[in-house]
Amino acid sequence: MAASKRKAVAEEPNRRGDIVRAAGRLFAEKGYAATTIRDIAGAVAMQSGSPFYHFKTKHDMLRAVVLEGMAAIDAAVAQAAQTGKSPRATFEAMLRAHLDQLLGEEGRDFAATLLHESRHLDPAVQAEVVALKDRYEAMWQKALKDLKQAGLIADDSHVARLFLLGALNWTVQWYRPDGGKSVAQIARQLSSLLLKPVS
Amino acid sequence: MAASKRKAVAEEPNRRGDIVRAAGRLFAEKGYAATTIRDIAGAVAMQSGSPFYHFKTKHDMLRAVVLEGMAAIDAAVAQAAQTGKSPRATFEAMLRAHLDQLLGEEGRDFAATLLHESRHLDPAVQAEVVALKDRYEAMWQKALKDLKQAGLIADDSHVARLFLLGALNWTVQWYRPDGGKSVAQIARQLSSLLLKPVS
DNA sequence: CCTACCGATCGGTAGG
DNA sequence: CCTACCGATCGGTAGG
Repeated sequence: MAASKRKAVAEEPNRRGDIVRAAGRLFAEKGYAATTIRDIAGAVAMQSGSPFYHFKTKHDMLRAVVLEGMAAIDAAVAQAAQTGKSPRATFEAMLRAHLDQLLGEEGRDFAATLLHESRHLDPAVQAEVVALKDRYEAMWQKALKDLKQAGLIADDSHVARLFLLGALNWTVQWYRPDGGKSVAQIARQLSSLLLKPVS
Repeated sequence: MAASKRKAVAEEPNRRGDIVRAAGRLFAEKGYAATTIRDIAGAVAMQSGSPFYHFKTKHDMLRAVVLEGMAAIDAAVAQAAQTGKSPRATFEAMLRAHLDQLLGEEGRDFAATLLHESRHLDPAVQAEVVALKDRYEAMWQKALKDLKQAGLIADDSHVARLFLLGALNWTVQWYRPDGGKSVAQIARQLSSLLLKPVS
């Protein structure tokens, strides 16, 4: 029953989840290779051998963080894509959803690790991530196609998609929440940079 | 005299330069933290203690690679910015120059290390890099201003500049020389994505 | 999940 | 630039 999985959520300690979150924060901050098991253990007040009760290897922690990041972004943008609004409004909602995951408090460490540390994954896991990413990017390709059919954009090619995702993903390098701009404002600005004016 | 510095260029071995190039390639491939001194030494056929005859620390090798990357990109784009052509042609030349450094054989390892491993630099060196980057990005800001004055673009804000550089820098993640597209083609495509049609 | 530990590897150095 | 080496640290494990 679900009862054993979700009791009083606040009480039930989830040490595995704690480790994944701590690992995500440290991987995002210092990089996978420069983060030690002792860093992660210390962040969740464990001894250095204890994380291995929850994960077989350090690599498995990276895998968990990256897959969590990919799943969260995919879910957020997929939902935004289904709102059934106009192509322009849908596109803006997708931009907001993607940026919320990259820049918001819940998702940013997972996203940053996904974007910057995936090369340290084993080839097999990397293939797993690539497959998810292909599915994800296909959503954006479709959004571009819809925008073109609506006459809002001139170029819906693959390269256009890659430029768009580059502009989005690079925000991780410069966006600061205290910089006076909200994520929604950033999304709107990119939208109006790419789409024809509302006329 | 310069004679002692530049004799018969081909003969004169430059072991320090060899180390910087090898370090750049390895840092770009595996990341700074995951690259060992023994990797670098092996790549230039030295014993593991010998690189320290040329560099005091591993960190100093990273510094050399990153500053070389920054200097090369800055020089290439500065030259493209000074050709005295139309705003559109100048902008395209700058795009090409930036992408040539990121994706071409000579510069890509330095550039990739600059873009992805700078966080491992000491704060003092990081400040040095940031200062150079600010100067560099100011060139792009000016290019956007010129494009706006020429009526070729609607938004020449700071955020627009960051989106542009994001689209450019992200090419490192997906561009493959054997993919059938030249760097010049990529540059032109980004240009026509951002600027008003030639009319 | 802790205690106690291991073998391997790391950046760096002394002396030549 | 090599030889020979050092202390520190790393990921991971056995046994409880």
